[in-house]
Amino acid sequence: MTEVRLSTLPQSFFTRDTHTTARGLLGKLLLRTTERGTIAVRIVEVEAYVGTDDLACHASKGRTPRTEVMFGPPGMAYVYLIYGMYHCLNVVTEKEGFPAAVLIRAAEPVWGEELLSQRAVDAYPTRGPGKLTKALGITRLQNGHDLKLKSELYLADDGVVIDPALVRCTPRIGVDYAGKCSAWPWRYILTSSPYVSGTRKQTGRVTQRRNP
DNA sequence: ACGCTGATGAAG
DNA sequence: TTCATCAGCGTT
Repeated sequence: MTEVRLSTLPQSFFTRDTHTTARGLLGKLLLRTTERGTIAVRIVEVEAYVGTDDLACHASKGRTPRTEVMFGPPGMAYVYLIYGMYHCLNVVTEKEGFPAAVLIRAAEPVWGEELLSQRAVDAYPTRGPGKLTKALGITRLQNGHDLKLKSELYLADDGVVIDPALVRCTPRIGVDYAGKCSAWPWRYILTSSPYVSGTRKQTGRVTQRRNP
């Protein structure tokens, strides 16, 4: 068992332009500790949501109780309930007062895979934003949590370097309602990962490609 | 293509 | 206080 050295991510990582931070999060680790142990997953798919002009961004409605943390300091978790059933985990970015965040859509298990919820019934329990949070036990209880500090939920760098040639951008998923913003290529994926959502390499079938 | 499900924000 | 809507997912 080789020793792995983890570094937390500094505030300066998150204050940058949201797209830079989004790309930077690809390959980083998300660590989740519960009473059962610690799980580490490597981020392979993210989306940027930026400011009030981005009609797909919740902050386009202005400052509301839900979006409050997006207006706060960067590096915090913005977690909300979607479709009455699933939670989505976002990382707040940019300067305090400017609402923006990166949605974590998918990740690859690295350690503690046996602790993932749904592991027994789903070959890819961390593929898709709703499944990822369910697998890691993330709910609104973690809304506003500081992801920069070692804790029950935080981000870290284990030194793995991502080849920029493996990063691809596409339009964001599920934001057709956002008019012209829906076509903006603000989704970033690691093409090398089978955990990226929207593909079904396992069955070899693609019934409908949302991002041709 | 559709139903599940409840928080959310806008309308009244 | 209602109402339409929704950054997903599994099944059809």
